[in-house]
Amino acid sequence: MTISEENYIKVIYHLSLVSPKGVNTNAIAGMLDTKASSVTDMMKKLSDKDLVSYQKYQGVTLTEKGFHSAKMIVRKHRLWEVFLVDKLGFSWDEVHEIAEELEHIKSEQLINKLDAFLGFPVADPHGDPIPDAKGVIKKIEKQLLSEVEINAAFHCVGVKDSSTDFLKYLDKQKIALGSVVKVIDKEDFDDTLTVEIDGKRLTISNKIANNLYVQ
Amino acid sequence: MTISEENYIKVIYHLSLVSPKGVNTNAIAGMLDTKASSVTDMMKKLSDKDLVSYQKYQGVTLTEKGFHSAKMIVRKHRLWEVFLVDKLGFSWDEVHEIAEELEHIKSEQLINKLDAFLGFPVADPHGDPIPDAKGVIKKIEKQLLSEVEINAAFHCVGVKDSSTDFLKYLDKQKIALGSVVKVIDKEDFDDTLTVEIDGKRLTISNKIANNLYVQ
DNA sequence: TTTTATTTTTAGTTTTGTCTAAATTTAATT
DNA sequence: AATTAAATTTAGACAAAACTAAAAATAAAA
Repeated sequence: MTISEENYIKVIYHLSLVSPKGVNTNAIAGMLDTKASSVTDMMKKLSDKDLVSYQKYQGVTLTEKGFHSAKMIVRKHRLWEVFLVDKLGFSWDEVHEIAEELEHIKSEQLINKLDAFLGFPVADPHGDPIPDAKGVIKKIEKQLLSEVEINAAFHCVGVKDSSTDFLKYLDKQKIALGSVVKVIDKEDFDDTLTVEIDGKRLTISNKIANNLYVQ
Repeated sequence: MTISEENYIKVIYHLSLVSPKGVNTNAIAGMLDTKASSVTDMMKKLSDKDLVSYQKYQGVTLTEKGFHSAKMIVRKHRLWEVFLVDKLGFSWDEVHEIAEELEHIKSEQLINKLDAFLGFPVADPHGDPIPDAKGVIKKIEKQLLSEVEINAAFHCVGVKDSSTDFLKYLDKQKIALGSVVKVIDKEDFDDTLTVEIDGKRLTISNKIANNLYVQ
């Protein structure tokens, strides 16, 4: 598989999670910052390689083979993210771009040794699950902070929105994976929360609480 | 720079160390397993980018800019090799191929953080020097084992030939970087050496001794 | 149910990096 | 110095992955 093919497979995988019945051409083009016509071309190629099943005008789905490939790419991406944050000291808003490159390094032995070196992590720095060597994804039980009961203690396990702005906000407020969070009070009018994070009081908007996963 | 361009620059760098007056087309083609005509095409492009200076039929040399780029690629290659051996537990004959891919990952911040994580190593697992962030290469004082005096203790710091066969031989004999070596006796007829390596007696041919650097 | 709008596909180009085969230049030999 | 051999370059072509513009199919609206 070429890097380009891998990128298409990965994007189809992510879009499939939202629309499992078939991913449309334009959505893929949007994610890859390319044109719909280019997507059509590539779908023919991936279809010939039995990585996607594709019928004109009907959208694409991953085949069993394509699905497995996708999970291996996601596995690599997320393991490298863990490496970058845990071992090299990057902050979580900096790692995505670099991992986009590292995920295309070919050696299976490399990725399995990296996995062991990192202690077989089950989630990346954003809290997203890491498929194991066989492609099995351990489901992570998590709730949005906006939905948990008051006065119960949780710890932060991930983010829904991983945009740079949001991650930077979290950094600024010293909220990280593992931080202990307790909702002290909820404002009825606009759902603003008063929370205690690692012992510190903080007021956060519903929009923030709606993008933070806790467990 | 594309991956292909980087590979050309790297090869020209290595060949320049042997023939500093100008590297010829065929030699480059040989190293990259491509055709001379492809090399000519690429030389035009690299010349336009001011990475090499090139005159038809006269061979190429790296410009200042190309030389610096080459050292940065070599730096990345060798740092990744250290990572693979020291942190992931690969043996030194397995790392070259993987490092060939990793050396093309773009982020400068990544490579500097990796450097720090590894403790600013000055040599890779084969004993070859690692350029620092500015491109400065610390010269490693070393002699071939075939040329050292008898009964003096050295330690193994590198290999001249890093072919798989040779590296596997060293692995088998448990000779690694850092091993303590003392020449006990030298046979006048064929220069076969009797050596003591980490306390163990061993007989090695002149060909072996001629490919092993000590300090 | 037509008509209009949107989405998707086809057809024809472009760029990058490669190739083959022929032409040219440089080097080696007689 | 002329001829042969080797190395190098040009010319033209190709595959991959993208593009533009036009055509076709599907979805939405009147």
